[in-house]
Amino acid sequence: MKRKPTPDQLLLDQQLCFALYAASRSFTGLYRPLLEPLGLTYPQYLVMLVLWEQDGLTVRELGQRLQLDSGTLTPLLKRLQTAGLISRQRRTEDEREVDIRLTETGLALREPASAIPACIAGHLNMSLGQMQQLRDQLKHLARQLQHSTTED
Amino acid sequence: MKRKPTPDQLLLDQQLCFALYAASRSFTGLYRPLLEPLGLTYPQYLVMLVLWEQDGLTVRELGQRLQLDSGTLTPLLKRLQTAGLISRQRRTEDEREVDIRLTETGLALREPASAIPACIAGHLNMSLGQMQQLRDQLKHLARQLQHSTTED
DNA sequence: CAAAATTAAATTGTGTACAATTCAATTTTC
DNA sequence: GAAAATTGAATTGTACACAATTTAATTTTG
Repeated sequence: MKRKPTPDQLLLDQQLCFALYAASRSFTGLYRPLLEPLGLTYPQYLVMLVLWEQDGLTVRELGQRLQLDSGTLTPLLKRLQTAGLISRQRRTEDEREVDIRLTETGLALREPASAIPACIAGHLNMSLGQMQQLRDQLKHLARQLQHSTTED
Repeated sequence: MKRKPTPDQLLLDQQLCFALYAASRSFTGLYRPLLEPLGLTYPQYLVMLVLWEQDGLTVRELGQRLQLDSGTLTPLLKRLQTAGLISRQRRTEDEREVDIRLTETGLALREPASAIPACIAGHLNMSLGQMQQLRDQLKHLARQLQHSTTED
């Protein structure tokens, strides 16, 4: 008595989502040794990228940018505060909102961080054009998924 | 006194890794409501995919297939065992290894799960060819990253 | 063949993710 | 303008990830 074989659609190697999931984790693994000297994890680095770009956002605004909720951000931001990289301050205009600002130390970290992207690119056997094309495909996919997930 | 603007390479929207990270999380979010009726999380579903394909693997073999270590798998597998979907048994040939096998319930779950891939595909505004192409690009990228990360 | 090295899981500890709830501060509505 | 609804963070609880350590079992080596 033979078991039915797995239908093709259920084979692991067929799964787009697993390819994404595995690639994403491998990629953050490549960042890990580069971020470790800066004392940052990858999600913390993402928060710093946003703040280096635009300082003084609320937790909500950071969350919109990174697609993360307060359950993830609040403890992460507390760690960045403990590390002396940011300050957290209730806004006087609206006391519900918490203003996240870079400290001098946090701002200064942008300098050593600026070497990271080139270092990463050097490890990918891809042209800049290929990277951009793949990135834009993924951004498009993520937008599709946002809609699909939010709606029904 | 104006601050230096962020160099392009540090802009969030330029980051390939963030595009990957965001797309991956959005994608598992699309699976969540489909897996919930089966009582599975996305990583648990991946373990089940592997076992439906080839039953009776060790924790190490599962880990190789999914790129996850025992620190992640051991508790996850315990939960699958508690749910009655798998059994965990030390191998007699080598008592260090733990054999993971589907229960009847676990095997039977493949039936309702088989509807999921088509349902997911329906939510992506992409042709099958586009999905395959993107998936293969990501697999290629992950291989590159594996090498980069393992070596130096 | 016994000590040393290696291997496979499990454990420990830290840091995300995310659903669900709570709490306080604002808005809306009657 | 006070009760009701909404909003923004924080909190709680569950489940990954992953580095580092531990433990037990097997291999390797002198």
